[in-house]
Amino acid sequence: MSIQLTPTARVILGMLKLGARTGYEIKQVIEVSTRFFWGASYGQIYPELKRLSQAGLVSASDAPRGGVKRTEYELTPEGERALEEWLAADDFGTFELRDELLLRFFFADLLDEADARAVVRRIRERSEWIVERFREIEPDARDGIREGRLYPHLTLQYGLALMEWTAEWASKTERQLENGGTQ
Amino acid sequence: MSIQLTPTARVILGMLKLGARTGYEIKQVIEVSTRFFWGASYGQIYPELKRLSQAGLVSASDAPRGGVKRTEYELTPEGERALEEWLAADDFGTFELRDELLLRFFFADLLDEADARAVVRRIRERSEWIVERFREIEPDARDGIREGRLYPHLTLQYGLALMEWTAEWASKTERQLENGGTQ
DNA sequence: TGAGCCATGTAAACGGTTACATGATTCC
DNA sequence: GGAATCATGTAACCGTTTACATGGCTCA
Repeated sequence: MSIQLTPTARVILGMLKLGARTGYEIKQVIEVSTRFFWGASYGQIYPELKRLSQAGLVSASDAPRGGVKRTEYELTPEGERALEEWLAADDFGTFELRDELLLRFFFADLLDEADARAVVRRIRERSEWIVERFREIEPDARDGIREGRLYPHLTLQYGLALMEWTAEWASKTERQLENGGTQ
Repeated sequence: MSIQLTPTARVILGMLKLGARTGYEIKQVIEVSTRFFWGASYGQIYPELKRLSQAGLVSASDAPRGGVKRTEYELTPEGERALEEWLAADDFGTFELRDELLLRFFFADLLDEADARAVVRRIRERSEWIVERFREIEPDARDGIREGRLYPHLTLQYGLALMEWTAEWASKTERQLENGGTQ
Protein backbone atom coordinates (compact mmCIF):
# COMPACT_ATOMS: atom_id res chain seq x y z
CA MET A 1 0.00 0.00 0.00
CA SER A 2 2.47 2.66 1.18
CA ILE A 3 6.17 3.37 0.62
CA GLN A 4 8.65 0.72 1.68
CA LEU A 5 11.02 2.49 4.08
CA THR A 6 14.73 2.06 3.50
CA PRO A 7 16.68 0.53 6.43
CA THR A 8 18.05 3.87 7.60
CA ALA A 9 14.66 5.60 7.21
CA ARG A 10 13.29 3.17 9.80
CA VAL A 11 15.58 4.38 12.60
CA ILE A 12 15.35 7.99 11.51
CA LEU A 13 11.57 8.17 11.69
CA GLY A 14 11.59 6.44 15.06
CA MET A 15 14.28 8.69 16.49
CA LEU A 16 12.48 11.82 15.27
CA LYS A 17 9.32 10.57 17.00
CA LEU A 18 11.31 10.06 20.21
CA GLY A 19 12.43 13.68 20.06
CA ALA A 20 15.64 13.94 18.02
CA ARG A 21 15.52 16.89 15.63
CA THR A 22 18.72 17.04 13.56
CA GLY A 23 20.86 14.54 11.68
CA TYR A 24 23.55 15.06 14.27
CA GLU A 25 21.18 14.35 17.17
CA ILE A 26 19.82 11.25 15.47
CA LYS A 27 23.34 9.91 15.11
CA GLN A 28 24.17 10.68 18.76
CA VAL A 29 21.08 8.84 19.98
CA ILE A 30 21.76 5.84 17.76
CA GLU A 31 25.30 5.58 19.13
CA VAL A 32 24.04 5.16 22.69
CA SER A 33 21.04 2.99 21.90
CA THR A 34 20.45 0.97 18.74
CA ARG A 35 23.93 0.81 17.29
CA PHE A 36 24.50 -2.81 18.28
CA PHE A 37 21.55 -4.00 16.25
CA TRP A 38 20.78 -1.10 13.90
CA GLY A 39 23.56 1.36 13.07
CA ALA A 40 23.67 4.31 10.71
CA SER A 41 26.39 6.70 9.54
CA TYR A 42 26.21 10.39 8.62
CA GLY A 43 26.77 9.38 5.02
CA GLN A 44 23.39 7.65 5.18
CA ILE A 45 21.50 9.86 7.61
CA TYR A 46 21.84 13.25 5.89
CA PRO A 47 20.93 12.11 2.36
CA GLU A 48 18.10 10.00 3.78
CA LEU A 49 16.65 12.99 5.65
CA LYS A 50 16.60 14.86 2.34
CA ARG A 51 14.88 11.99 0.59
CA LEU A 52 12.31 11.67 3.38
CA SER A 53 11.70 15.40 3.14
CA GLN A 54 11.14 15.17 -0.62
CA ALA A 55 8.83 12.22 -0.07
CA GLY A 56 6.82 14.27 2.43
CA LEU A 57 7.42 12.02 5.44
CA VAL A 58 9.34 14.69 7.32
CA SER A 59 9.31 18.48 7.18
CA ALA A 60 12.55 20.45 7.22
CA SER A 61 13.08 23.90 8.71
CA ASP A 62 16.20 26.06 8.86
CA ALA A 63 17.28 26.52 12.44
CA PRO A 64 20.84 27.92 12.42
CA ARG A 65 22.84 28.09 15.65
CA GLY A 66 24.87 31.29 15.43
CA GLY A 67 26.47 31.32 12.01
CA VAL A 68 26.16 27.56 11.54
CA LYS A 69 23.68 26.22 9.00
CA ARG A 70 21.41 23.75 10.73
CA THR A 71 18.23 21.96 9.72
CA GLU A 72 15.59 20.65 12.09
CA TYR A 73 13.26 17.90 11.01
CA GLU A 74 9.86 16.81 12.22
CA LEU A 75 7.54 13.96 11.29
CA THR A 76 4.63 14.93 9.06
CA PRO A 77 1.28 13.13 9.51
CA GLU A 78 2.27 10.90 6.57
CA GLY A 79 5.59 10.21 8.32
CA GLU A 80 3.77 9.25 11.50
CA ARG A 81 1.53 6.92 9.55
CA ALA A 82 4.49 5.31 7.75
CA LEU A 83 6.27 4.79 11.08
CA GLU A 84 3.25 3.22 12.77
CA GLU A 85 2.57 1.01 9.79
CA TRP A 86 6.15 -0.25 9.78
CA LEU A 87 6.15 -0.83 13.55
CA ALA A 88 2.96 -2.87 13.41
CA ALA A 89 3.94 -4.81 10.26
CA ASP A 90 3.32 -8.52 10.49
CA ASP A 91 6.66 -9.91 9.31
CA PHE A 92 10.11 -10.84 10.63
CA GLY A 93 11.91 -8.13 8.67
CA THR A 94 15.67 -8.03 8.34
CA PHE A 95 17.75 -10.32 10.50
CA GLU A 96 21.42 -10.40 9.62
CA LEU A 97 24.42 -11.44 11.60
CA ARG A 98 28.07 -11.30 10.59
CA ASP A 99 30.31 -12.72 13.28
CA GLU A 100 33.94 -13.33 12.41
CA LEU A 101 34.84 -14.96 15.73
CA LEU A 102 32.02 -17.44 15.27
CA LEU A 103 33.31 -18.18 11.76
CA ARG A 104 36.77 -18.84 13.22
CA PHE A 105 35.17 -21.09 15.82
CA PHE A 106 33.41 -22.98 13.01
CA PHE A 107 36.80 -23.59 11.33
CA ALA A 108 38.68 -24.26 14.57
CA ASP A 109 39.38 -27.90 13.64
CA LEU A 110 42.10 -26.39 11.45
CA LEU A 111 43.80 -24.89 14.51
CA ASP A 112 45.86 -26.44 17.29
CA GLU A 113 44.22 -26.66 20.70
CA ALA A 114 45.76 -23.48 22.09
CA ASP A 115 44.62 -21.34 19.17
CA ALA A 116 41.15 -22.89 19.24
CA ARG A 117 40.87 -22.01 22.93
CA ALA A 118 42.07 -18.49 22.10
CA VAL A 119 39.12 -18.05 19.72
CA VAL A 120 36.67 -18.95 22.48
CA ARG A 121 38.47 -16.66 24.91
CA ARG A 122 38.11 -13.87 22.37
CA ILE A 123 34.37 -14.51 22.17
CA ARG A 124 34.17 -14.24 25.95
CA GLU A 125 36.23 -11.06 26.02
CA ARG A 126 34.08 -9.48 23.35
CA SER A 127 30.88 -10.31 25.25
CA GLU A 128 32.36 -8.88 28.44
CA TRP A 129 33.41 -5.74 26.59
CA ILE A 130 29.88 -5.28 25.22
CA VAL A 131 28.41 -5.84 28.69
CA GLU A 132 30.59 -2.99 29.93
CA ARG A 133 29.41 -0.70 27.10
CA PHE A 134 25.81 -1.59 27.96
CA ARG A 135 26.34 -0.80 31.64
CA GLU A 136 27.68 2.61 30.63
CA ILE A 137 24.50 3.53 28.79
CA GLU A 138 22.17 1.95 31.33
CA PRO A 139 21.66 5.20 33.32
CA ASP A 140 20.45 6.92 30.11
CA ALA A 141 17.91 4.18 29.49
CA ARG A 142 16.83 4.29 33.14
CA ASP A 143 16.22 8.05 32.87
CA GLY A 144 14.00 7.41 29.86
CA ILE A 145 11.66 5.28 31.96
CA ARG A 146 10.50 8.32 33.91
CA GLU A 147 9.56 9.97 30.63
CA GLY A 148 7.50 6.99 29.54
CA ARG A 149 10.13 5.27 27.42
CA LEU A 150 10.06 1.76 28.83
CA TYR A 151 11.13 -0.29 25.84
CA PRO A 152 14.61 1.14 25.27
CA HIS A 153 15.39 0.01 28.82
CA LEU A 154 13.84 -3.41 28.21
CA THR A 155 15.88 -3.72 25.02
CA LEU A 156 19.04 -2.93 26.95
CA GLN A 157 18.15 -5.48 29.63
CA TYR A 158 17.72 -8.05 26.88
CA GLY A 159 21.09 -7.16 25.39
CA LEU A 160 22.78 -7.37 28.77
CA ALA A 161 21.28 -10.76 29.55
CA LEU A 162 22.18 -12.04 26.09
CA MET A 163 25.81 -10.95 26.34
CA GLU A 164 26.11 -12.37 29.84
CA TRP A 165 24.70 -15.65 28.61
CA THR A 166 27.22 -15.68 25.76
CA ALA A 167 30.12 -14.92 28.11
CA GLU A 168 28.95 -17.79 30.32
CA TRP A 169 28.79 -20.16 27.36
CA ALA A 170 32.32 -19.14 26.36
CA SER A 171 33.69 -19.65 29.90
CA LYS A 172 32.14 -23.09 30.06
CA THR A 173 33.46 -23.98 26.61
CA GLU A 174 36.95 -22.74 27.51
CA ARG A 175 36.98 -25.04 30.53
CA GLN A 176 35.76 -27.98 28.44
CA LEU A 177 38.52 -27.43 25.91
CA GLU A 178 41.09 -27.34 28.72
CA ASN A 179 40.11 -30.63 30.35
CA GLY A 180 40.28 -33.47 27.88
CA GLY A 181 40.31 -31.37 24.71
CA THR A 182 37.18 -31.56 22.57
CA GLN A 183 35.95 -34.91 23.86
CA MET B 1 52.47 -8.57 6.60
CA SER B 2 50.27 -10.55 4.20
CA ILE B 3 47.12 -9.84 2.18
CA GLN B 4 44.02 -8.78 4.07
CA LEU B 5 41.34 -11.28 3.04
CA THR B 6 37.98 -9.90 1.92
CA PRO B 7 34.96 -11.10 3.92
CA THR B 8 33.90 -13.62 1.32
CA ALA B 9 37.47 -14.86 0.82
CA ARG B 10 37.49 -15.91 4.48
CA VAL B 11 34.67 -18.42 4.10
CA ILE B 12 35.86 -19.55 0.71
CA LEU B 13 39.35 -20.50 1.86
CA GLY B 14 37.94 -22.30 4.88
CA MET B 15 35.38 -24.23 2.87
CA LEU B 16 38.01 -25.25 0.30
CA LYS B 17 40.15 -26.54 3.15
CA LEU B 18 37.18 -28.53 4.47
CA GLY B 19 36.81 -30.22 1.08
CA ALA B 20 34.55 -28.10 -1.15
CA ARG B 21 35.95 -27.79 -4.66
CA THR B 22 33.68 -25.60 -6.82
CA GLY B 23 31.85 -22.31 -6.34
CA TYR B 24 28.62 -24.23 -6.42
CA GLU B 25 29.74 -26.63 -3.68
CA ILE B 26 31.00 -23.79 -1.50
CA LYS B 27 27.62 -22.12 -1.73
CA GLN B 28 25.80 -25.39 -0.87
CA VAL B 29 27.94 -25.94 2.21
CA ILE B 30 27.51 -22.36 3.39
CA GLU B 31 23.73 -22.70 3.11
CA VAL B 32 23.68 -25.61 5.56
CA SER B 33 26.34 -24.32 7.92
CA THR B 34 27.56 -20.74 8.26
CA ARG B 35 24.75 -18.85 6.58
CA PHE B 36 23.25 -17.59 9.84
CA PHE B 37 26.45 -15.78 10.78
CA TRP B 38 28.43 -15.59 7.52
CA GLY B 39 26.56 -15.77 4.23
CA ALA B 40 27.75 -15.42 0.65
CA SER B 41 26.03 -15.25 -2.73
CA TYR B 42 27.13 -16.56 -6.14
CA GLY B 43 27.59 -12.96 -7.20
CA GLN B 44 30.39 -12.77 -4.64
CA ILE B 45 31.74 -16.30 -4.69
CA TYR B 46 32.57 -16.68 -8.38
CA PRO B 47 34.35 -13.34 -8.83
CA GLU B 48 36.17 -13.86 -5.52
CA LEU B 49 37.43 -17.29 -6.61
CA LYS B 50 38.87 -15.62 -9.70
CA ARG B 51 40.54 -12.93 -7.63
CA LEU B 52 41.97 -15.49 -5.23
CA SER B 53 43.28 -17.45 -8.18
CA GLN B 54 44.97 -14.35 -9.61
CA ALA B 55 46.42 -13.60 -6.18
CA GLY B 56 47.84 -17.13 -6.04
CA LEU B 57 45.91 -18.26 -2.93
CA VAL B 58 43.99 -20.91 -4.85
CA SER B 59 44.74 -22.89 -7.99
CA ALA B 60 42.07 -23.42 -10.64
CA SER B 61 41.70 -26.43 -12.90
CA ASP B 62 39.14 -27.17 -15.60
CA ALA B 63 37.06 -30.16 -14.60
CA PRO B 64 34.02 -30.26 -16.92
CA ARG B 65 31.14 -32.63 -16.20
CA GLY B 66 29.98 -33.80 -19.61
CA GLY B 67 29.65 -30.71 -21.76
CA VAL B 68 29.35 -28.35 -18.81
CA LYS B 69 32.22 -25.99 -18.10
CA ARG B 70 33.28 -26.48 -14.52
CA THR B 71 36.24 -25.25 -12.52
CA GLU B 72 37.69 -26.92 -9.45
CA TYR B 73 39.72 -24.96 -6.96
CA GLU B 74 42.30 -25.97 -4.40
CA LEU B 75 44.25 -24.07 -1.78
CA THR B 76 47.84 -23.31 -2.71
CA PRO B 77 50.48 -23.30 0.05
CA GLU B 78 50.13 -19.50 0.17
CA GLY B 79 46.36 -19.95 0.49
CA GLU B 80 46.85 -22.34 3.40
CA ARG B 81 49.14 -19.86 5.08
CA ALA B 82 46.70 -16.99 4.59
CA LEU B 83 43.88 -19.10 6.03
CA GLU B 84 45.85 -20.16 9.10
CA GLU B 85 47.06 -16.64 9.69
CA TRP B 86 43.52 -15.28 9.56
CA LEU B 87 42.20 -18.05 11.84
CA ALA B 88 44.86 -17.38 14.46
CA ALA B 89 44.61 -13.58 14.22
CA ASP B 90 44.45 -11.84 17.57
CA ASP B 91 41.48 -9.51 17.05
CA PHE B 92 37.68 -9.47 17.33
CA GLY B 93 37.10 -9.05 13.61
CA THR B 94 33.73 -8.15 12.14
CA PHE B 95 30.71 -8.30 14.41
CA GLU B 96 27.55 -6.89 12.88
CA LEU B 97 23.94 -7.40 13.74
CA ARG B 98 20.89 -6.00 11.99
CA ASP B 99 17.69 -7.02 13.70
CA GLU B 100 14.48 -5.34 12.62
CA LEU B 101 12.29 -7.01 15.26
CA LEU B 102 14.62 -5.76 17.98
CA LEU B 103 14.42 -2.26 16.49
CA ARG B 104 10.62 -2.48 16.60
CA PHE B 105 10.87 -3.65 20.21
CA PHE B 106 13.05 -0.64 20.98
CA PHE B 107 10.34 1.66 19.58
CA ALA B 108 7.44 -0.29 21.09
CA ASP B 109 6.44 2.59 23.37
CA LEU B 110 4.88 4.04 20.22
CA LEU B 111 2.59 1.01 19.90
CA ASP B 112 -0.49 -0.04 21.84
CA GLU B 113 -0.10 -2.98 24.17
CA ALA B 114 -1.42 -5.60 21.76
CA ASP B 115 0.97 -4.58 18.97
CA ALA B 116 3.89 -4.41 21.39
CA ARG B 117 3.14 -7.94 22.54
CA ALA B 118 2.90 -8.99 18.88
CA VAL B 119 6.49 -7.81 18.32
CA VAL B 120 7.72 -10.01 21.17
CA ARG B 121 5.67 -12.94 19.88
CA ARG B 122 7.32 -12.46 16.50
CA ILE B 123 10.74 -12.59 18.13
CA ARG B 124 9.78 -15.87 19.79
CA GLU B 125 8.40 -17.30 16.55
CA ARG B 126 11.54 -16.36 14.68
CA SER B 127 13.75 -18.03 17.28
CA GLU B 128 11.61 -21.16 17.15
CA TRP B 129 11.77 -21.17 13.37
CA ILE B 130 15.57 -20.93 13.47
CA VAL B 131 15.75 -23.73 16.05
CA GLU B 132 13.81 -25.91 13.60
CA ARG B 133 16.21 -25.07 10.76
CA PHE B 134 19.14 -25.91 13.05
CA ARG B 135 17.63 -29.26 14.00
CA GLU B 136 17.29 -30.07 10.29
CA ILE B 137 21.00 -29.62 9.68
CA GLU B 138 22.09 -31.23 12.93
CA PRO B 139 22.48 -34.74 11.39
CA ASP B 140 24.95 -33.27 8.84
CA ALA B 141 27.02 -31.73 11.61
CA ARG B 142 26.87 -34.96 13.60
CA ASP B 143 28.20 -36.90 10.60
CA GLY B 144 31.10 -34.49 10.41
CA ILE B 145 32.24 -35.43 13.90
CA ARG B 146 33.24 -38.93 12.72
CA GLU B 147 35.44 -37.30 10.10
CA GLY B 148 37.18 -35.15 12.68
CA ARG B 149 35.12 -31.99 12.23
CA LEU B 150 34.12 -31.25 15.79
CA TYR B 151 33.73 -27.48 15.68
CA PRO B 152 30.91 -27.19 13.13
CA HIS B 153 28.86 -29.33 15.50
CA LEU B 154 29.89 -27.24 18.52
CA THR B 155 28.95 -24.10 16.57
CA LEU B 156 25.53 -25.55 15.84
CA GLN B 157 25.05 -26.51 19.50
CA TYR B 158 25.88 -22.93 20.43
CA GLY B 159 23.37 -21.59 17.90
CA LEU B 160 20.68 -23.96 19.16
CA ALA B 161 21.23 -22.99 22.78
CA LEU B 162 21.27 -19.30 21.88
CA MET B 163 18.01 -19.46 19.94
CA GLU B 164 16.36 -21.50 22.70
CA TRP B 165 17.50 -18.95 25.25
CA THR B 166 16.04 -16.16 23.10
CA ALA B 167 12.72 -17.98 22.68
CA GLU B 168 12.60 -18.42 26.47
CA TRP B 169 13.28 -14.73 27.02
CA ALA B 170 10.50 -13.85 24.59
CA SER B 171 8.01 -16.21 26.27
CA LYS B 172 8.80 -14.73 29.64
CA THR B 173 8.49 -11.20 28.30
CA GLU B 174 5.19 -12.00 26.59
CA ARG B 175 3.80 -13.19 29.93
CA GLN B 176 5.07 -10.09 31.72
CA LEU B 177 3.39 -7.83 29.16
CA GLU B 178 0.12 -9.73 29.61
CA ASN B 179 -0.02 -9.42 33.42
CA GLY B 180 0.10 -5.82 34.49
CA GLY B 181 1.42 -4.40 31.21
CA THR B 182 4.94 -3.02 31.37
CA GLN B 183 4.99 -2.34 35.11
C1' DT C 1 8.87 -34.14 -23.33
C1' DG C 2 9.21 -31.39 -19.63
C1' DA C 3 10.43 -30.37 -14.76
C1' DG C 4 13.97 -29.71 -11.85
C1' DC C 5 18.49 -29.65 -10.52
C1' DC C 6 23.51 -28.95 -11.59
C1' DA C 7 26.62 -25.41 -12.67
C1' DT C 8 28.49 -21.05 -14.10
C1' DG C 9 28.61 -16.63 -14.58
C1' DT C 10 27.50 -11.19 -15.37
C1' DA C 11 25.31 -6.55 -14.75
C1' DA C 12 22.84 -3.34 -12.29
C1' DA C 13 21.33 -1.54 -8.28
C1' DC C 14 21.60 -0.86 -3.45
C1' DG C 15 23.09 0.19 1.09
C1' DG C 16 26.77 1.33 3.74
C1' DT C 17 31.29 3.07 5.45
C1' DT C 18 35.18 6.06 5.15
C1' DA C 19 37.55 9.95 4.09
C1' DC C 20 37.35 14.48 3.18
C1' DA C 21 35.94 19.33 3.61
C1' DT C 22 34.21 23.24 6.04
C1' DG C 23 33.53 26.34 9.69
C1' DA C 24 31.56 27.85 14.22
C1' DT C 25 31.68 27.46 19.13
C1' DT C 26 33.52 26.28 23.61
C1' DC C 27 36.87 25.56 26.96
C1' DC C 28 41.58 25.40 28.69
C1' DG D 1 45.99 30.83 20.79
C1' DG D 2 44.89 26.17 20.14
C1' DA D 3 42.40 21.87 20.85
C1' DA D 4 38.22 19.65 21.05
C1' DT D 5 33.65 19.37 20.00
C1' DC D 6 29.43 20.74 17.52
C1' DA D 7 27.39 20.42 13.13
C1' DT D 8 26.66 19.61 8.27
C1' DG D 9 27.44 17.68 4.30
C1' DT D 10 29.60 15.23 -0.19
C1' DA D 11 32.31 11.88 -3.01
C1' DA D 12 34.52 7.72 -3.65
C1' DC D 13 34.67 3.23 -2.77
C1' DC D 14 33.25 -1.41 -1.24
C1' DG D 15 30.68 -5.47 -0.51
C1' DT D 16 26.40 -7.61 -1.32
C1' DT D 17 22.11 -8.98 -3.27
C1' DT D 18 19.09 -9.68 -7.08
C1' DA D 19 17.89 -10.48 -11.49
C1' DC D 20 19.15 -12.20 -15.57
C1' DA D 21 21.20 -15.45 -18.90
C1' DT D 22 22.81 -19.84 -20.41
C1' DG D 23 22.75 -24.63 -21.05
C1' DG D 24 23.59 -29.54 -19.87
C1' DC D 25 22.07 -33.57 -17.19
C1' DT D 26 18.69 -36.66 -14.95
C1' DC D 27 14.57 -38.80 -14.10
C1' DA D 28 9.62 -39.47 -14.31
